[in-house]
Amino acid sequence: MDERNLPTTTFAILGMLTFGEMSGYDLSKFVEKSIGYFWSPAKSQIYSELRRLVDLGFAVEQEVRQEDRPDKRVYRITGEGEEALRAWLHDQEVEQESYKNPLLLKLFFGRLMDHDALRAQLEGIKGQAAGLARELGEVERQIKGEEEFFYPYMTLKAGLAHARATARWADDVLRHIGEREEVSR
Amino acid sequence: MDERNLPTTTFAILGMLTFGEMSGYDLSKFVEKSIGYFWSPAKSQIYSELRRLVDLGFAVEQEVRQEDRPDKRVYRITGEGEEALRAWLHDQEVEQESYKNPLLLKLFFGRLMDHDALRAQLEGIKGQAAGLARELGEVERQIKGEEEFFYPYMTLKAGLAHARATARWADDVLRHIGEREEVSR
DNA sequence: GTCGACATGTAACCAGTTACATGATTAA
DNA sequence: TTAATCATGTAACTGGTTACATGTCGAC
Repeated sequence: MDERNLPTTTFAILGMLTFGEMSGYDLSKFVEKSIGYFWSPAKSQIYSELRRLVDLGFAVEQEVRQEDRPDKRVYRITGEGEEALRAWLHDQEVEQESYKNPLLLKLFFGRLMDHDALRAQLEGIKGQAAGLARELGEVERQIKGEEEFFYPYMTLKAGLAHARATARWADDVLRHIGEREEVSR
Repeated sequence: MDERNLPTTTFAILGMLTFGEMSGYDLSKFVEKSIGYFWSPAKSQIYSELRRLVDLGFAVEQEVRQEDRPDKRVYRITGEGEEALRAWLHDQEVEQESYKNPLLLKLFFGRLMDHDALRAQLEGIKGQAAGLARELGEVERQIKGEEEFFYPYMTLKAGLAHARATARWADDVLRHIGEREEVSR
């Protein structure tokens, strides 16, 4: 693997390490409450990426003995690693975003579905989106205005905007379907 | 591969075939102007999925000789195929959606970026989102109110909602960044 | 003693992408 | 003759997921 052509997840891990030394376990937790909304590597992938970072000289590993908990290995980003990260951040050729939504796919074929099943799926989407919006709203209250979290907050805003848009949209669709049923009745 | 555990793309192709007989090439075009926003298989995958559908008995293949164009193979969904599709549509256990946005990832680490580079990336997002919103808006004018396109229209609305939300969000972030610069100046 | 949090990995798999390959027909 | 559209695939690869495996420590 060419140093200039690494998967995005490599840089995601590297970037998280700029917030401080972390173990694979720490990173896994960190992902959930930070970049998880738009980038969520599997646990096993985090561990293998960490090995890669060490191989590349982008991070150093250190074993930490603990008495109250199992031992762990923490990783610290190196100068070389930071350089690589900055180069990636400034590269204009970004991997393009990907969005896959099997529920929209089902809705597209909605004419083949029972209205009840369809409505249930839409209620599901709506509930999930509303739940996510609530969660993110809570995080927002914690980090809004904190200068050190300015950029993370900007990405949180994206998540909130999408979650709210999704919830509103699902409502809209449910209303449209309801109106159609009235007409055909 | 178990019949009850096929990849979503298999059903995506199957679903498109409910709109009429199509060749791999037709499907490829169809995807672009329909489900492409939330499900976009590669061309090569479409062809291999078609083979799978035939193997499973979910579609039948027919060679069509053409004089003005290269010959082609068109595919028609079978009764068995429609049954499998309906079963999938009504299954409550949906594969969950996936969203990957490397640009949000970069923004999360924005404190390591030059403001100009960051602004350029955000302008890029904004431009793309606005462009998509315009495109989808045009399609909307064509299918809005057409009863046969009701469900596709509902999914289009989702695309529009997200594209608009993204454009607004990008503007918001650019404004926030601008304000911060004023303060620190 | 058992549950939950902490902690680190391996192995197998495959969906999906990218690059490559080929060729017909039409229109500019 | 060049480009665009139509048309169908193969081969190689890999990023990422899922399931499995193993264990420590503290609290209840």
